[in-house]
Amino acid sequence: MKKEKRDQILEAALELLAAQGFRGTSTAEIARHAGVATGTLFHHFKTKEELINTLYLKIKTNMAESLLLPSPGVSGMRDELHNIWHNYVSWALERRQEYRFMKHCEASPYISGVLRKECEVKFLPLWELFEQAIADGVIKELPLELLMNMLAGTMDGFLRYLIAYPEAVNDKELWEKAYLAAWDTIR
Amino acid sequence: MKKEKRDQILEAALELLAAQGFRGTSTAEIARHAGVATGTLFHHFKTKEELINTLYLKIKTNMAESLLLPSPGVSGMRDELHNIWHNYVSWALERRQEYRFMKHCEASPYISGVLRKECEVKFLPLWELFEQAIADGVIKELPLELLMNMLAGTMDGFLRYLIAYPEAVNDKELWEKAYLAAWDTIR
DNA sequence: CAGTAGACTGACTAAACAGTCGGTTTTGGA
DNA sequence: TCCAAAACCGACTGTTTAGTCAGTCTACTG
Repeated sequence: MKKEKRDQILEAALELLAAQGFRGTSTAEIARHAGVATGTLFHHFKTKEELINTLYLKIKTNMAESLLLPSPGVSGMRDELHNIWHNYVSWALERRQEYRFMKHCEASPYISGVLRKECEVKFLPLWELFEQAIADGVIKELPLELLMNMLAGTMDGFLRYLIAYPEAVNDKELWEKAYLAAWDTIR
Repeated sequence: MKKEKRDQILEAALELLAAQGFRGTSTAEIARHAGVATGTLFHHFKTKEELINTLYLKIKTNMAESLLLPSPGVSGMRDELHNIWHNYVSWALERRQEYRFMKHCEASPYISGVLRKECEVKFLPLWELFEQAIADGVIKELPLELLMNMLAGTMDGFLRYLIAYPEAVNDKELWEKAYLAAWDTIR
């Protein structure tokens, strides 16, 4: 019963902000949805921006952890990247609210540049993996960030498709084919 | 001097909405920026939504035209897709405000579902081209929409990179390599 | 039990918002 | 030159917003 209200606020905020966007959701609505007075919301978070940034940090951290979760029996660059691809797509499908929320964050002035920079660190192992892959000649010799952006683009494209055609979510053969297409992009 | 004010409003609206988002830009600010009274804005556009939808239609139409612009000496599926890829990236770079505006539209409730559907027609030739390409075995045998989404993802990834590293915009060799990577995704 | 620090409350405020309206100016045809 | 219609104006309205504050409740300490 200690930090219950604070968590309720974060939960309600995620739900509403993911669905309606940042500017489309009022603090009053979040408080009401959390079963809490507006004063309580502003007791735990000085401003709406602080609330959103708190969520951003929490979700980004969770995403990085899920993304880099090792899988037993994975060896070699190709498997490693397959694992990461699988982890990301699974994470986005299991946590759609979080995925939607992060999409809202991408271009939002609510997320401070400082926080964005701070979060980059969490993906350092990913960067190192890519650097190694280029050095080994396993993937194309293109700027690291370009490869990352294009790969992220294919993943988001696949996710957009899965969300539009939910019956495809369990089609493991399609997953494999989509991964191979993404792999072709960078290898 | 006929429709000057209306155009000024559309111009100012594009500039501000692209930069600040839909909810972050007030009608009063748009009117002020256009050098026009708020009453004038609402004389030309019944609501803020109508203004945004008018812009959406205008820009989407222009984008489709640019995208499908034929290039002399283009023959074969590979060249055709190369041309489209080049057209899209060039369009987005030359019309960054329009590109940003369209990104805001993607998940916005301001754009009516009806209008979205109406605009799909403009991209019919693109769909037919892809269908033909699959039938000819030139590109992977995957659902059309999946291929489109993944290809669009690589393009947006490339654009994100170019916007982050503007010095790369004129590196034609990089453009070619990026295109080949995108082509590898679907072929 | 008394004292107190932090959690919690909701009515309130000042600013910002989309949209209105009564009136003025501009335009173009007769 | 006159007239009607359309363009234009900006002060105004009712609503919604993030954030405040004076005070109440709760849980723990000595």
